[in-house]
Amino acid sequence: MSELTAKVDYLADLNQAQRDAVTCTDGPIMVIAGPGSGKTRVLTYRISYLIEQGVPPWQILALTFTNKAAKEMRERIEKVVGSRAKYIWAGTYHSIFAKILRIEAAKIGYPPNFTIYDTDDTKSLIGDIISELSLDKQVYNAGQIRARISSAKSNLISPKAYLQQEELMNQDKLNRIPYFQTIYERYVNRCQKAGAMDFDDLLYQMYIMLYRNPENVKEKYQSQFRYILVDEFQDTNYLQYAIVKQLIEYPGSNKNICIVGDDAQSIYAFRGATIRNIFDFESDYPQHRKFKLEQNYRSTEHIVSAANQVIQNNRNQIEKTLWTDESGGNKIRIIKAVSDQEEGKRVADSIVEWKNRAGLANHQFAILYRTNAQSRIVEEQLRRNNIPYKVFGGLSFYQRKEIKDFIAYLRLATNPRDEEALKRVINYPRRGIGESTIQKALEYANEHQITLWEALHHPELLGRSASAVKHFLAVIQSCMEQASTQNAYAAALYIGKASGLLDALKADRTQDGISRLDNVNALLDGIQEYLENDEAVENETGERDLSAYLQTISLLTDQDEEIKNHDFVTLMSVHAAKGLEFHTVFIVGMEENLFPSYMSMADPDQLEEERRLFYVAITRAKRQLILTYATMRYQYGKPRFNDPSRFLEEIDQRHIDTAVTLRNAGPFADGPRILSTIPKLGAKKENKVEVDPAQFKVSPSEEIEVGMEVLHIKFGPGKVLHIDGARDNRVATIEFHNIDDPQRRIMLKFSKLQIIKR
DNA sequence: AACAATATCTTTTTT
DNA sequence: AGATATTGTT
Repeated sequence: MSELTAKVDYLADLNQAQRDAVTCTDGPIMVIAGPGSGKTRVLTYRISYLIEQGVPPWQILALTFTNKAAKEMRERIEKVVGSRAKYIWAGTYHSIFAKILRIEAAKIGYPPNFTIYDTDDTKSLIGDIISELSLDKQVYNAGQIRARISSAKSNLISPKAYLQQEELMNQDKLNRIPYFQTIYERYVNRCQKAGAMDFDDLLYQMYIMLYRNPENVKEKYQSQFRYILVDEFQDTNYLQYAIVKQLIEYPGSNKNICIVGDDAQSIYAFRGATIRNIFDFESDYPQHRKFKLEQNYRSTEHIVSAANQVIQNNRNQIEKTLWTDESGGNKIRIIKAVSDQEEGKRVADSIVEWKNRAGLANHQFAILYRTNAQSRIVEEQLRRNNIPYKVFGGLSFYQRKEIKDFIAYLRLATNPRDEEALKRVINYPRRGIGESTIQKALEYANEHQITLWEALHHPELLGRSASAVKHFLAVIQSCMEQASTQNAYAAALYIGKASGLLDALKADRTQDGISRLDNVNALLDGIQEYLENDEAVENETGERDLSAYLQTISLLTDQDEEIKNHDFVTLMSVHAAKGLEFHTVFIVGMEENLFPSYMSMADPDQLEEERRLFYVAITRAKRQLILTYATMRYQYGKPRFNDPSRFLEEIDQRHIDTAVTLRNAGPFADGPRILSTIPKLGAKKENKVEVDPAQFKVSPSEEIEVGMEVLHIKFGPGKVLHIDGARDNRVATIEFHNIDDPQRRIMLKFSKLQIIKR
């Protein structure tokens, strides 16, 4: 097939608006793309088109929100233009800028292998600074201080500039945190000294570098990136847009920038994203051309209309209406449950039902929730029904303690100035280096303006633990040598052994200990895979060493996870679901104070963001949408009663399957409650067993012993596995033969059991 | 210094 | 409920 026919082919694939957005290559362009309107298709075809028009791929910069989005885009472009696609610069803001900053590190006084501090590192460092300043840490909450520093950086306010902003300084006084600026300044210093950047620095330092423009580095990148595309523009913050502007604005520039976004899907205002960027773009580039993609190819009419109705309740929005020509389809179902547990059960039952009746596969279902904490209960119920599932988000692999410990060693071996990594592992595994020693060394380091690592080399201040410290330093020293001479895997393996970390894990034979060791081994496997992956990032000299490996993982997202086995039900937060689609979507926890979140209820703007979030959730569904809520749910370990979400009322009844809703006792009606609207198929074990009360004779609880066969009035026959506690507090673990989750713990004092066989 | 017991906080969402 | 921080005990 000639290049020409290929081109004709894919352009024919597009509707008019999409085609215009693809072929209008020069000058500033804005594409407003509703959910399911073929946005990704436009982006990939546009880049393919540019390359076919003769633009060298390395002159194209495509900024996306996740690495996965970038990777998928690249793969789809590759199908059109072949291997040239490898050379386009596509990635997240953070990863692209990290890459550039490493190349240019020398120009801004950072080592090329600088460490990237994650949120935990940042918080722990701020916590240290707060106690060094002897401030009350109830008042100076490390998490809140972190957020405030982050927002200062995102608005390009340096510690020095902050000092001059009277309004901010006054705010701090009013909020009783007058020393905020001092903390901020110290924090920036310490990061610099540790050779570390936090997430915001990757943007902030990039901006500052372009602004100060050492050795004309700005012109270098301006002339390289002739075509810039920004995906999810509604979720960019002030700083991100400011950087893009620096890259695009210079005398004689064509301003070939294409932004793609949807104000209705802006869901990251809480971390500084602002839809004002969209309006600013319009006034910054008055000559821009605007295309609206309003035809939805994803969902049926009921779903699209419901989404439109919901979003109409927001005042701030760009006028547009999503439409579809997929008429009809299933109506939306609303399920009411008495408790969070029952809610999960109903979801699981529905999935079983539809798998049997409609032949759907696991991967066609998604269960979405507002907060990650909600996954636990749903998981329980899915497990009970043997439905395979996968939870995305929450505690990711890289946030597990054992993984962070290991990675801290790896970080230390490539950058011993990394204070957070050093503190994390200096006494893990235990080597008798305690709190007081670290404290002394930290004080010394701050006093003499040196790093913690250097301070530890002064044996006179160490006292009792001097020899332990000396040994530790020697171990790290040898790790550093390995890291600079060996490949990533060999170095990591050496470090795991030399540090004693692997031995410590192996020694722990508990169930948790074994799984921790498995995780660390999985990490080692991951490093091996990294060596074999030909698309992997390499360091400046083209090697796959530890420092290059650490670069690749520090900016991974949960959503970047490779999916191998495909057939499972997806569980994730609504935020994480952005950009995805599923045949059937459950949105659980549709309750006031949860969705919308109680944190947003007081502020109309935040409430609108919650509504946009709901809009995103609805539009993930292709064919079927089920909304569920519970009258009672456990929050903070306490039962809470919430009303059904106000968002439910915003959907017109004609899109709602009232047959289900009525049988369900309805979201707003009172009436007899029917626990299951969906009849159970086949013989399914219930958690109740028929026992004839007339035949039942209670045995005295003190006679019950391990190994006996007993009968329970509700759970039926079972075997006593073991008994803890004594006398009145005896608790038996009994395996019942005829119920769903057979192992139960029963307080013998209260239970009624009949001994069948002693 | 190490470990166990107790108190406190968290949950909004994430690069 | 569960994780983490703090305090107390050996």
